[in-house]
Amino acid sequence: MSIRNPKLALYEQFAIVAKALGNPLRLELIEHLAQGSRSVEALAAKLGQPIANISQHLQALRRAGIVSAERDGKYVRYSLSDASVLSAFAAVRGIAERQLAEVDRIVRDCFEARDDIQPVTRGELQALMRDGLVTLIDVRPADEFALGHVPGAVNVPLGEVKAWSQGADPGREIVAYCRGPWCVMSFEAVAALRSLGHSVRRLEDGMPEWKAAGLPVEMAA
Amino acid sequence: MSIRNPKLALYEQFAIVAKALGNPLRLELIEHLAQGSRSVEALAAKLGQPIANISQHLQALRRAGIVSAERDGKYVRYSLSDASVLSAFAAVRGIAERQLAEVDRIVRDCFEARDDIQPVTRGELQALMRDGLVTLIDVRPADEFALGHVPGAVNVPLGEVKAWSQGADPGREIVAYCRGPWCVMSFEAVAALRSLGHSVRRLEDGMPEWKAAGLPVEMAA
DNA sequence: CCATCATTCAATAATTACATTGAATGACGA
DNA sequence: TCGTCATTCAATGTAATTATTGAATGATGG
Repeated sequence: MSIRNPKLALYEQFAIVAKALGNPLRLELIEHLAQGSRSVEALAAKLGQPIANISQHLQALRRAGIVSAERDGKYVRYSLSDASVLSAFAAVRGIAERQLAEVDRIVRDCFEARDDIQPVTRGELQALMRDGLVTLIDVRPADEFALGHVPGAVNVPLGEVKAWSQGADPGREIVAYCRGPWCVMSFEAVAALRSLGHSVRRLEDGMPEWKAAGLPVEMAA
Repeated sequence: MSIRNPKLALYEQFAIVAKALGNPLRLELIEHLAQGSRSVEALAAKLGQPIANISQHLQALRRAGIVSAERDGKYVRYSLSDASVLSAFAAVRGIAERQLAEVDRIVRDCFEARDDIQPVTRGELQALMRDGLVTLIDVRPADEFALGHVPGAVNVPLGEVKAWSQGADPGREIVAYCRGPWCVMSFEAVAALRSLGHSVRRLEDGMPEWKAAGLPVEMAA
């Protein structure tokens, strides 16, 4: 069978990919899959959604070539299937951040109030870590930490931040990171620690971006 | 008014941007706007669509922060409003090319048959042009050529390729380019010239990518 | 070969996207 | 101020998307 309008046919395919990115729940799935591969059940639990709904969205992502599935025991593990997924996400995020007034408003209302201090870049963090000047904490849940984290980071899940900080030296600077640039967890950790008198900054973005930049990743023992 | 779930609220905004990219007609509009700013009427003519339809799609793109509009005399000129639009497009295209079997099929059926020769990269082309080894032709319509083209390129719109080739030295290699990597025009020009005994190759992609790479652009006098 | 259970499918209803038509807007030039 | 004309809006019908429910599937492990 030959194709009448090859250009339109190609653009329809490209549109399938973009359309699959065009849903907030699917974007959140992508963020979680960027931390590592996961079962349907695990993703449903993380997002607080019914399993059937998550399964349906995962299949939409799979039809678009964004994720791939493989069986692992009783579970089906989904993972991102293409390195460009994160760059597509980043480009879309950048457009929204720069062009949409609503994003500005949300950021001002919910994020900037909590942390108006300039975040640490990846390069800065590497220098600080090399010189042993800061304590780096990974505030994600333990299972995500186990799938890969920044070398030298300590896993302090959000719920344990307060308890952990009691044994921490208040004179030593802390850097916190989590899943990505708009993951609320590191904002909340920074707010909590700062109210306890610690000097804290956020890493500019999270684990997936660190990995995507080709920087070393440490796995759990 | 404060926001209950800031992360979801942000992801809804990101989804608006991605959703706006999720339509073949809008992707084609983006390709044309990547050549330069255009009126609604001009875009409707290029795509062969009713004006009201194009206006509607342009407003969807504008709501998503992808294009911006400004009045110019009687016309409203639309243009891309963010540099990341092309990188988002490129990332989506890359995912589709690598992951979707249907794209493979279309390319094999419609493009590879016409040109199975490795395309010229931008770097190669610059070297060839510097040494004066090739004739570079821009096969886009004259109005698009006027809005910006590769320095040294000759404008030979697709319909005039055959006539133009009669005066061309068959011993000299030709490189052709057009709007972008999947614009059919350069494929057709290559096929036409090759059947006439010329040695022709395509540039790997088109004008927008050339400009996005920061390479010099020449405007019509 | 069977029981289990993670995952998928199917059916529903509500919402949103799309192309098309014709009318309304509103800025420009006279 | 008024006519012109590019653009936008509004209304329509059709199609696609979404969340939800419950049933079906099918691979695994015994």
